[in-house]
Amino acid sequence: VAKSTPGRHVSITDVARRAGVSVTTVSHVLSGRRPVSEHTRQRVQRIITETGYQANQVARSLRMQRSYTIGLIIPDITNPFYPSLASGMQEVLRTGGYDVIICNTNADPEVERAVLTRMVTRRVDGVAFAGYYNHVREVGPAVKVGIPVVLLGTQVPGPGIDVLSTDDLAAGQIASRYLIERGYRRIGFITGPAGAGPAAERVAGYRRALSEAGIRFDKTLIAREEFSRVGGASGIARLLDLARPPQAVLCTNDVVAIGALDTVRGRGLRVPDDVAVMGFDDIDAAALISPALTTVSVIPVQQGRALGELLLRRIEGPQPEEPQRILFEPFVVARETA
Amino acid sequence: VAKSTPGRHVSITDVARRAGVSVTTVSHVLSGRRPVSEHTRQRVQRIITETGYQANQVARSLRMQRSYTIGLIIPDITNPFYPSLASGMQEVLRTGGYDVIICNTNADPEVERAVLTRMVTRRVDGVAFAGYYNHVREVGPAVKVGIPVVLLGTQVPGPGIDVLSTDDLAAGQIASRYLIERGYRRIGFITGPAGAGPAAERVAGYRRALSEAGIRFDKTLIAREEFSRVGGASGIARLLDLARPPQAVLCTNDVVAIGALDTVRGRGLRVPDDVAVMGFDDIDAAALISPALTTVSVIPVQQGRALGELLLRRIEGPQPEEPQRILFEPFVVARETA
DNA sequence: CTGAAAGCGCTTACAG
DNA sequence: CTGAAAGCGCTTACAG
Repeated sequence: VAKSTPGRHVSITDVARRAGVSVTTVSHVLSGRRPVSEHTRQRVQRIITETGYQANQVARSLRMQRSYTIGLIIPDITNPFYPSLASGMQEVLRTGGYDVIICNTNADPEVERAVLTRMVTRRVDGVAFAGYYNHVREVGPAVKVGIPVVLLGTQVPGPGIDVLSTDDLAAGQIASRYLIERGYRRIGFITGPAGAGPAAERVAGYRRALSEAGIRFDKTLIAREEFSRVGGASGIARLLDLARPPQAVLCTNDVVAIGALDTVRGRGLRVPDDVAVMGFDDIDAAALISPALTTVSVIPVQQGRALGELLLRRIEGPQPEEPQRILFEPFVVARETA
Repeated sequence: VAKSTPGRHVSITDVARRAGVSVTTVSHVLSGRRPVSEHTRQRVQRIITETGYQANQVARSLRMQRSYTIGLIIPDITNPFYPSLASGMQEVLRTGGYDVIICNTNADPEVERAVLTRMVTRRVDGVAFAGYYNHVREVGPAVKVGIPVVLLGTQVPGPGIDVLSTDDLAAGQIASRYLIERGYRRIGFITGPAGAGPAAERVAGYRRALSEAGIRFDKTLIAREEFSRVGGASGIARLLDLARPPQAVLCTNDVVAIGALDTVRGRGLRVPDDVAVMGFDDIDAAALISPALTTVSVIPVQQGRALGELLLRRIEGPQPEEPQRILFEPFVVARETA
């Protein structure tokens, strides 16, 4: 067995020469796309293992016009949702021979743009893009050259653009229904400052559940706050100070809910007896705090798998297909706070 | 402005033809490596923007024998340490033109091996590898062909292998010192089942701090448990049931500490007055639980940056250089439980 | 200031 | 059953 000097990759030509055959033949024993006589096959195989030959994927990509690479562009890899998504994605993509390049943008449109064009430069075979807003425009350069793209967290697909997101309206609705079923009728909602996006959808779902149950919507029960722990703390304070305070409050996400629990605890109130609290997202901490937070969850790994499958179909499946729209149904994780 | 049909990438040849120059010239206006007359430069530039030409990175990689890609191989992307690490890494690598391919192995040696050879197949310019054990061997295929590799969470470098990890012994030591400074002398430690690895290092640091302070090591104060919440819960139960229970207990990680707090709360004890509790890692939940967990932290983003810089030096710097060993000093994050 | 040509390492029609 | 050759899209000595 020859020891190769570091830094030197052995090429298919090296193998061919040592085996006394053409590179064509070596290529075919590798791919199995053409029958090769048993004798030469074994001979080539032996040389391959002797030399430790590993086909150069870069060359292969250039020739085959396929990089076997997917770009995943996300605002914040530190938000646990995305790593879970990525892991689901990889799980299915890896079996197809694809690897994924993850790019963090910090939700900076500048970076988003730069990273996107970089991905087309790398000739990725598909991209999943979670932008901060203005999705469709940002993704133009990829669409234009025919790279399949799926937009994350958006609901309206377009030409060359699939869409995958969690059904936030449904999330607000099932959370509210859960509370209503448990006898709460006066339910507050701590939401964010903006009038659009997931938070607004959740509020819409809440209103829908209310009207289903014949409960009148009372806008004094809506508190608009920052998406943060202190936002939650001050939001619930305002709600509890109302002449007729709510018996339960929905918080636009788990961190806000944890903030709400801070003031509840500070006031010596019991949860859920004096006031029930519920969040959205099911972050790790939701299960770890005490009392454990009741919340609504999606399964990001599952979304990742669906994402991977969609991409695979787009890349390898028969074209063209209608733009897809995948919506994920959330569900309640019942714990101790509601 | 011509609209290209989807799926068709424009190549440097297209640009050259339309500009009436050679591909050589186009290449040089792109790279700036050779002066080009202002006139033709502008002309070429115009065609480039008109056509939206983006150089094919795959072809460039093949020619330049550099993929501008780094492989990051980790056991669990869902463990928040790694995303933070990755983001620090990317931050520095991106400026050098490198992207990173993240591969999840689920700590499966089979997958680790497969993924590693896949990375060499892709001709990554460097790899960072966090294996479950048996590091050096697993990484052989990359070292053999001269790809710079840095092993994560290991302390001994080798030929062609750099090493980067947090100083777990120091972690145990500073945590213990912190407790000792606050007057605790009878300190317990809930550790894992194994006698090696980070957990064992932390215990070693604890013993060192004890002896520095002239406190005798008492092995009844060491509880061996699973690395889990229930492990923490039962570990502290045993410790508290001792004839002379500890006044403070160190837990091998934050989740174990949270488990310990479960039983402390269950017994109606006050923290830290009746018993202080301290963890390691500073997971998100540490700050979110109540009382907030005192723990020891490293800054993973910072490790990621150092990792990126090391890799960059290895790839682009003057070779060869001694195998590097980078150790990160942890620090106490003082909160409410100790 | 510019271009023709070689070559990076593969795959795959084409030919025998 | 096998091989010579073209070509994927670049960069870069070499030459003028």
